Amino acid sequence: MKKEKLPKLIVILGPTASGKTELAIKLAKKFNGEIVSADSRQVYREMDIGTAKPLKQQEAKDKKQEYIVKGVPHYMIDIVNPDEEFNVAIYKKIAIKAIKNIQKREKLPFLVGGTGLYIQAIVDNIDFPRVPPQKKLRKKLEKKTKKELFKIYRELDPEGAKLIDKENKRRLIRAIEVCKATKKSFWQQRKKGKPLFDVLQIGIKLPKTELKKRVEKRIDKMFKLGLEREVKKLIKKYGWNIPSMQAIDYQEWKNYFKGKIKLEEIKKEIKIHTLQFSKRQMTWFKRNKRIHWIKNYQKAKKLIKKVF
RNA sequence: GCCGCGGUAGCUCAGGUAGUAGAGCGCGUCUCUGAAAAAGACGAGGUUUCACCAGUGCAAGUCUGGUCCGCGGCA
Repeated sequence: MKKEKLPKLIVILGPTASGKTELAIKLAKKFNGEIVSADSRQVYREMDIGTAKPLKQQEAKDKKQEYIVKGVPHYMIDIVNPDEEFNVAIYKKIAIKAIKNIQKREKLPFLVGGTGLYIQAIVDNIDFPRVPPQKKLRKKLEKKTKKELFKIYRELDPEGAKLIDKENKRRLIRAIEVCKATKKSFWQQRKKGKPLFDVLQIGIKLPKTELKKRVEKRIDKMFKLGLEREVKKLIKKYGWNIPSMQAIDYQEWKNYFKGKIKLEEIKKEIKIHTLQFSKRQMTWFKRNKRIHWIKNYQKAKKLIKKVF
């Protein structure tokens, strides 16, 4: 059995505020690597404080627009405007290009982030049905009830209808969208491609109490750095009706600017949302049995040396 | 000191005419294929228990009396 050798890729993942960025930079320096971010929010320009972007070395006034942190180049950060459409499929396409580019230059790519779906899209080479979101259709379907949507979907894809989450409108709508555009079953089009890379997945695991401390510290810092100012600027420019503003650290301010709640309550709310989010992330990661869970840099270093 | 209101799930509170305690939030578990920091599902919590004590009822968060605590007003 002759299988061709795939180029190597190291994934660093973990819940929010677990210290991925710091760890990844250290490892990248050690192994002559470059970083590809796997974060669904850091792709947006102008959203810096709330998404906890790593601090750039210098303002990108030069034409190359490189995002360099402590000497390590980062990709997939600041690549679209907050009001531009962005999603997994777009992410996958650009990120793979970035990874291949790093490999071409004989450097080791590190895929670093907490967006499980984005990471999986790369690692498992998920083959998304080539059906871009159709706004008009979605708007029309959104007006219907869950029951009505389910009926429509069952007509189009009886097999998938048995398995889909009937209560989730968003999923039903996408399933219908794909069926209508392709004239085929949505469920049967959910495919993984052949792996593109030889992947080592490393996860950072922290005790719950410590993660909580880190989350709280990070949020306090965001407030000090001027999160309020950043949010104000964004809503003035774009308003609330863009997907990127649904992110934690941003969505919570809606009531504040309406004068409904106090600053301290926003902070409390953000902390709760962030902690809840980190748990959802762990739920996602937990079922991925290929992740090697580690506690610190030394362990990660050893692991990389051993496996590659 | 007097008057009024309140003391029910971790928190905020619902609980006509008494009949074996509910909601929202939080918490826990999970799902996830072009919005994923999104969208959704399920579940555990009230020391035999509704601040405490006594009483009337077959039966009392639910009625009566008292005690203790909190809040507001008068003094």
